Amino acid sequence: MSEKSAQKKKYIVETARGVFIEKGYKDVTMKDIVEACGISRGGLYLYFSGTDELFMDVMKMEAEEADDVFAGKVGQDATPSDILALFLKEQKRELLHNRNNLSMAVYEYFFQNKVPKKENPLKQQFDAAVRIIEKLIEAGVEAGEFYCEDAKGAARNIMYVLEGLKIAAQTRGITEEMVDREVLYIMQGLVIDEE
Amino acid sequence: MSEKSAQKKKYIVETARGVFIEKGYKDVTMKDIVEACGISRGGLYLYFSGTDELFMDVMKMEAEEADDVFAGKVGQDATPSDILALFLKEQKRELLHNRNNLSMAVYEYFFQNKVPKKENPLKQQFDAAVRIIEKLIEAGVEAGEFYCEDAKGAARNIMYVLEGLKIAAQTRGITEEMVDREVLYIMQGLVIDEE
Amino acid sequence: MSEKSAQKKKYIVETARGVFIEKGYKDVTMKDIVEACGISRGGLYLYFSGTDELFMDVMKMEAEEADDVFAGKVGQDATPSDILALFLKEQKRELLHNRNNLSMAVYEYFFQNKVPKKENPLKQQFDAAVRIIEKLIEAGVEAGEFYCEDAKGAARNIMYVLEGLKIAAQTRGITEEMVDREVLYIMQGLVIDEE
Amino acid sequence: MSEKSAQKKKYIVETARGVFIEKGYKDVTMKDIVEACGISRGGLYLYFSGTDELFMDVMKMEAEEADDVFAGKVGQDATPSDILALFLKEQKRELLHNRNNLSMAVYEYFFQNKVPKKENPLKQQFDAAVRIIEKLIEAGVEAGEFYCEDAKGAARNIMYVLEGLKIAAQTRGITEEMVDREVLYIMQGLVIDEE
DNA sequence: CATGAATGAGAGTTCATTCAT
DNA sequence: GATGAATGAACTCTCATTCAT
Repeated sequence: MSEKSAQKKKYIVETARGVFIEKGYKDVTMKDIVEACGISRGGLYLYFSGTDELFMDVMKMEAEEADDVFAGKVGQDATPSDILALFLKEQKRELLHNRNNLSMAVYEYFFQNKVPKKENPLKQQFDAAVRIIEKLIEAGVEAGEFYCEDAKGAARNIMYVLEGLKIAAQTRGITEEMVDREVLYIMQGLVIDEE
Repeated sequence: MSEKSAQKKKYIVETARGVFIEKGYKDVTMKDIVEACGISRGGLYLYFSGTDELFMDVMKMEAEEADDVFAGKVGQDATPSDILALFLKEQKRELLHNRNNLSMAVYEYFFQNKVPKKENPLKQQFDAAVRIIEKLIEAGVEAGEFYCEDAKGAARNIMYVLEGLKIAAQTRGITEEMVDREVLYIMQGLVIDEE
Repeated sequence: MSEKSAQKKKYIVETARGVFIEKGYKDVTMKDIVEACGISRGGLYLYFSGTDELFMDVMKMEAEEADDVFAGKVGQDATPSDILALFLKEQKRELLHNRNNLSMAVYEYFFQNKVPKKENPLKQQFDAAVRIIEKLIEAGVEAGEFYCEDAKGAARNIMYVLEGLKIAAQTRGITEEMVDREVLYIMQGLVIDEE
Repeated sequence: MSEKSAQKKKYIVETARGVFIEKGYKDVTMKDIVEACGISRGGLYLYFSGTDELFMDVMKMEAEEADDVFAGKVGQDATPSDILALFLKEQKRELLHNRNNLSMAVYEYFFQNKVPKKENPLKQQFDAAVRIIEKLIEAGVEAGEFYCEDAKGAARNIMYVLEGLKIAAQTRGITEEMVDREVLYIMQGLVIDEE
């Protein structure tokens, strides 16, 4: 029955994801999950001891899927600047699609649950992304596509701007042109000195 | 008695501020406020109909104080780059002092309460800061301190990075050197082409 | 100041009357009265210790005005059947004008506050009305307008029907023709045997 | 478990009935019910969302039982006048047993909750009773027991008098002889012309 | 006399969590 | 494993009533 159990657990996590996207983290109750899943109150407790545990599993699932997406991109043979542009385009898409977005809940969760820095998945994801962008920029510089003296700094700058845009999207709302403007500014910073 | 009332209201707002800083927005109950203030349940309702109304007043107070701080800086006769450096230093101070910081609660509040863009104080503050920084950069360029072709873009970039850092501070924790690194990167972007 | 006091008390009673008409008896709070009167919380308690005391004064006022109305009618020189018809017309008017009617509150009050029979004003009013109608019928019989062997019984029957109609008006709503039908039935009972 | 649920629900409704009889409608709180039933606060909310919903169920139960009583009477082979007398006797019994009587609460409920005429159960019950009495009178006339030119009018008159007596019972108290007197008057109206 | 701020009791309602079946 | 009834704690909000000014 371990097979069946695993399936049910996955079903709960997937359904819960939708609930967290809709209501954030703190406002979600076990009752919400129970109702969304159509299972019994007691049944849910067999798998998760509370919304925090459940949410951690949701984030785990989210992270795995994110990796898949990255993996998909890597396969192509494209220039570094193409890949960076693709990455930014993907980010833009996410920024503009609040409705399918877990970030509000994630922020709420990490506001509340202070996690030791080393294990903090948010930090790990951020650092991983910085490293990838850094590599892309370095490759771009080598390929003569970019000019940049501090690839690591530029990568971090990009990621902080994206994070700033994310929070802006969640708290004030952003438009497509607001994102485009920032992306353009970033790209110009990488090519500006070429002229 | 209006005098006394106003004083009490102010006392409540100030006390509540501490509670919001400690617990964020959503977790704060009227009971928390009542206990922190040492007043009666009903007494609080004489002044505020709920945590939302109270929180809005806390934010209002916060905004006024922020204005005062800005006002303090303006008085000095310093070069644009000095003022910008001062501004960034102030931002750094805030970033590193989570404990005295309302931003977590503010974000939670605006996650929940979607405010029409035009009236959104978060947006207004952001835009105002961008405009000030833009002016500083332009002044710096004229004074020969900075080199920058897109003052507005640079100003926005600075603000988004600061916002990214803010969220990083709240969700993962940041160190002084992490802030310094980003500030340095930004300042280099403004002077780098001088050489 | 006794003069001023009396005036203020009267003002409160009159204003409260409107509140009781609108909300019944049990739902009215001291706060409602205070707000309707535009006076201070404490001020109201100087005159009335609670809604029950206040409501009793409202009923007292109502009774006095009712007497005045009766007094007005008595002055005319009209046949007994005219006076009875007039009385029934007045009752009909009241039945159809819920909005200006205290009866709902009165019933609620006497549901709750069991008053010794002898002192019960509701009983006193009912009995008084029965006596008047009885006299009218007797006079009508003597004048050859009515035929009736049991004037007292007929009078009571009329009053109980009116009370039944009153409760119907408050709980289900009645139409003009429903009242007319019952009045007609009553009047036919008094003249039917003439033929 | 649906079986057990239904039983518990029934138990609550029956227990609540007693509370409503004792305290009327408006004064009954969910807490009162909880204490009377000996169940938990939250437990009650599993079955009823508030006193209004609960009271509607109490009334429904009451109506079903009333139907049963009627059904019991129909079985006998008795003359129309016997049945009418039996009906009036039953009414008299109810009028004199305030303590076991829900009418006070029912009136309070319908004072507050204005129900569309067509669906108003009070009206439906009243009209149904009128129709039954009308049929009885007509049957009595055919059987030569009664004399009555307007059976419908007489039936309505009876019901309004009974309603008047009911309200008198609740607000002033009535004695057995007061009821007898009215019943006698009514019966005389039906046979008086025989002589 | 009059005011209105302040208190505290109490009602309504919702959920996390448990446990017998 | 799974169910869902049951519990009780916690929170929101409203008022009657008092009392210093």
